[in-house]
Amino acid sequence: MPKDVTSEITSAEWEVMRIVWTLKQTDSKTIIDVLSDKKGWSPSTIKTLVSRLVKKKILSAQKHKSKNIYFTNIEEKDASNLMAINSVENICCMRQGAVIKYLINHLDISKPDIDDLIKTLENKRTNAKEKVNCDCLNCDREVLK
Amino acid sequence: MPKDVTSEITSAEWEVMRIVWTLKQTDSKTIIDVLSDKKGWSPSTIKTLVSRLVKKKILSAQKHKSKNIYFTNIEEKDASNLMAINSVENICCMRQGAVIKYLINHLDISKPDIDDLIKTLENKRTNAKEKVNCDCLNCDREVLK
DNA sequence: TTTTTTCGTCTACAGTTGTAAACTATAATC
DNA sequence: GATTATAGTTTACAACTGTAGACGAAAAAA
Repeated sequence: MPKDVTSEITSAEWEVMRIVWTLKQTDSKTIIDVLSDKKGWSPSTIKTLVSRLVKKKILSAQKHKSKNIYFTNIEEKDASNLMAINSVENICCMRQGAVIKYLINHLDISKPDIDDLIKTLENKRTNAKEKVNCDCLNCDREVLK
Repeated sequence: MPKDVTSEITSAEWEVMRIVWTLKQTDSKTIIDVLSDKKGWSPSTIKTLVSRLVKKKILSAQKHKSKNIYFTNIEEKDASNLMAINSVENICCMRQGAVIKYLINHLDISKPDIDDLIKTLENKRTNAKEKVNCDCLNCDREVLK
């Protein structure tokens, strides 16, 4: 897992990333076409987003006779995982199980994926504690006199 | 589930919220003590965070002879769930199963919670599709000629 | 080759966030 | 009552974000 560059990807920039991830590599025209259509953003806005991603080294640009081809330096899989875990890290450890349950209940998951998740859980179960040691500030009542 | 106010809670503010959630209600001295210790933030910084949360109506302040008692207007459970789902929403639907798997593997979950998750999944399995219909931009190759 | 289109770069600007000092009003202590 | 401590309010300020116009160079079209 690479260093966490996801926290530098803003929510608008994420939209650009998804296009580049899908296409592996692309030019700005394509990105602008897709996003101005889907998001209603102006070409200028999209150009800014792309160039910020390049500046942050999340995208790379290769010049082909004055036009750029963009490709990504971070895998979608890695970015997605890090993104998710970052957001959950703020949450009190003792709630995290419940949060995952909420996600399961509210996201569309395919049957093969469900089977895989069950297997993963059964596996994890073997060494799981009865109660998680929560060292979150939230649970560390000591501090709070 | 209340309207999504979590997107207005910044990551620094979240720390304040966790304290108020734990204590149900508290005064600024307590918040300042805990966070200046745990986070090394200056009292001023913490006061700013608290007052921004009040301005955003995420916390309420009740004056008791010139001092405030703060309490929260949104439940931790709701905030946590929304927080998590928001962050996952950016991710291509077809990846979401994998992301949950990643979370399961990387978070500490208690045995009872694991059992509960397995049960939840088995339940969800009944009506699960073989393949999720992904209408994410990412998967909607049509658009991308 | 002149004109037009395209695309990358630069500049802009308001709102948010992290970070915190300064000021003020009130409460507690001497 | 005067002094000191405490806590709420105001102001500050740079970096980051969303949003986008303007400018300039190169490519394509006329």
